[in-house]
Amino acid sequence: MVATTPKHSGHEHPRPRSAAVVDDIISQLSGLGYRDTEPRRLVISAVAAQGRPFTAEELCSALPCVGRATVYRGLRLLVETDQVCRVLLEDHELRYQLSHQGHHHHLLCAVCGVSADLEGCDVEDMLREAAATAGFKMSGHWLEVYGRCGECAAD
Amino acid sequence: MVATTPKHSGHEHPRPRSAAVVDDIISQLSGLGYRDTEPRRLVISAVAAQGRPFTAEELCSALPCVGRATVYRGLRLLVETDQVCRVLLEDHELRYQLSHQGHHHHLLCAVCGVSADLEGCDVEDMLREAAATAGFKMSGHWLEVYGRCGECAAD
DNA sequence: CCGGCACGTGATACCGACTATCATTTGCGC
DNA sequence: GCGCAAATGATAGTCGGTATCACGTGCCGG
Repeated sequence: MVATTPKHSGHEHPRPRSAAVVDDIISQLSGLGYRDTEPRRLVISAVAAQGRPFTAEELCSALPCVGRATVYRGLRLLVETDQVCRVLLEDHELRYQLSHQGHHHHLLCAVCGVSADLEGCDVEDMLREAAATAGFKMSGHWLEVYGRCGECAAD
Repeated sequence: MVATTPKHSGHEHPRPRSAAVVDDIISQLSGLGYRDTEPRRLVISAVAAQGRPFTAEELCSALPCVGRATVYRGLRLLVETDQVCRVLLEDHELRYQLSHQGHHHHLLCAVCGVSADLEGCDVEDMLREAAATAGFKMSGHWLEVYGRCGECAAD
């Protein structure tokens, strides 16, 4: 359980990172015509506070003061606007996490649940080519990689 | 004896592939201690009759004479014994199809729903290496490729 | 600064996919 | 055949998520 914090450039933030994240997302949503509401801020704040991929239900119980429907709606909005991305566990459980923007894949630790982004791996072209040999025109793909993170592998 | 195969012609044909598939799977299950039952054969037969990835519900309605629970149980058994594999569509719908044994990935047509196996594409090593650079020890992965099959791409 | 209204919220009912329960049936080893 | 455990199937329940709708509120025009 630990760290593996994504390498956002953020150093010296006067305020807790989460607050900056909330403001940032809220302003992006405003630009798209969505209102700045208290429950929405609470949802975003809770999302930002999660240390690893989380489920919608976890978010609900982390936000007892926000209605279930609102949590689900907020989460869906964040996914639609690419602020949050979906993560699929090995047992097909669907989880979420703050998106680090852009297309990428996840490395998921089966033990502690932490996730990391897979870097230096461009499967895209390879897949497109392999698809072409089967007569397919590739339009997208879904990839999750499962394993153990450094700490859990040591045990 | 045998039968249970919907045959209408008066003379012998080489047995429909599906019948052979059913017998094959039933015998594998027998080897594992599972009984050869009529509903189970019906489920396997229906699975083999599907031309493309199908949902559990589709299977249920294709088998009105078999209880829902039995269909689900049969399907789960087939997945557990690797006779059937899961396919995840782009919209996260879970489907199934006869497994072509061994680890492989699917190419799925977004238009007609047909699936093909991705060949000549060994992402495994590449992923393991990329995972290692993030300090992860890879144990598995999930990959689905979406696009359009030759026919649908032509339209 | 205020009024209004459309967007947003939340309690609840609903839904669809799947599982648990349990009385009954059935495969199959003896 | 016999008997019993496995399997079945009707049904009820669970779980994650969505639709509904009366009410609240952000925010724009004035």
